[in-house]
Amino acid sequence: MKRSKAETAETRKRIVEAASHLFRRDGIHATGLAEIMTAAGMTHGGFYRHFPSKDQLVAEALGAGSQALRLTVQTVMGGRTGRRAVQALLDNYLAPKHKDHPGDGCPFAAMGAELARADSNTRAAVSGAFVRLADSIAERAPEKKSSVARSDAIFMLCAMIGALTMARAVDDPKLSASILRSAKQHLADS
Amino acid sequence: MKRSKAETAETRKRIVEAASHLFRRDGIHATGLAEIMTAAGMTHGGFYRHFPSKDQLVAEALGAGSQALRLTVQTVMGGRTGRRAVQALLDNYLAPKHKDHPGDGCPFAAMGAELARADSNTRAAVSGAFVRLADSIAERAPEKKSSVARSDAIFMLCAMIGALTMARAVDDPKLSASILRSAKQHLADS
DNA sequence: TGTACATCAGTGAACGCGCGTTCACTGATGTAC
DNA sequence: TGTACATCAGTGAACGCGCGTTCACTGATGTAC
Repeated sequence: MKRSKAETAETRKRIVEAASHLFRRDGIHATGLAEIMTAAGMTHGGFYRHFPSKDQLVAEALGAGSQALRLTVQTVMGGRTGRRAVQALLDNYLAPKHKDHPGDGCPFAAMGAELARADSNTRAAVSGAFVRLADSIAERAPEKKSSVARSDAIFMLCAMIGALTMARAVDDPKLSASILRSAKQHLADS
Repeated sequence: MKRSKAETAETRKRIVEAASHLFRRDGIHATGLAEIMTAAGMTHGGFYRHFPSKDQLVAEALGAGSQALRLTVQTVMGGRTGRRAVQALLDNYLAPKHKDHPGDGCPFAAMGAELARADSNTRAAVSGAFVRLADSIAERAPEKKSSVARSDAIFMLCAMIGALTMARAVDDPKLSASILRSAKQHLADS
């Protein structure tokens, strides 16, 4: 039966958040709409009352996940600037906890190459989210020229994403830990 | 009908190479066995004469792709050592040509997060291939202590993989180019 | 070296299954008067 | 403010399709003698 506007909005949000979690945990292609709808507490038939296609949900789920990441990054850096802000970010992002819980972490590291094959809507969301994330890191380095700060932030993000991706991909725990350690050491001097 | 041993071995190799290309270009999950077998010039029914499962093919395709990458890296660095070797590698790996042809390039950047969700067989192949690749870079820095050279190589690889992944994921060509440029600049001083 | 036959690479059809998407239906919401 | 009714969120079954895997069959290869 019909639901109130408030209920409808809450349902929609629940679907996006369930999708955001499952896409990051299991991959976009490997996650079906039925599984997402079950996780959101519904049957799968109702999906198309909220979204025109799975692709649209992918774009919104990416948006939700990357916004959550940006808020986490802001919180983690707190009021710090310079090296202290960078160190706080590295300790949080390159942590075993993050490595072991892709579903709640960075969407770029979790969906990686799948985003490059997504539709234009999703890839536009990736561009926007990535730039915003880089800028929110760059503004913690007020002593740098802004173009340099942004370039440094972009590089640091790419290196962190690559390191987390590879730390998850290898099956040797010692190698995985040394990947994270190596990235932390090299990026700490930025 | 039955084929000679030489023909059988060639067929098997053709399947692995077709899979290696398609998995990198379109993703593991998104590539079906029928498409791979067609690319190898056969019907899909014959697949199980060569492999016990798709998972086994994934592991071998990853092995083939990463071995090809290592050979390319060796060739590109040529007889150089130190900064010159690094610069040659960066120019080759972080090039627009590599960015635009994932099917012929680095399997870590192309399959990224999918490898983290692959079976233990494939993830073991990832570990081995990643270490061998890092070592073949590390040995070009004879002036460094070997543990430092390996840590530096691991970091450089992760940063390159992350940069290439993000350069492919964003849809803004200028942003994509600036990601590659930023990674090149930062890694050149290693 | 020649022959008889078991092996097995490849074909093409079929299997059950889960995918994204559609649709008839239900009944509470929200609007028009 | 009260009532009549159009709207539409959610259900559950169904759609065509492609997936990984299996299998009966064909006939050249390679082995045993």
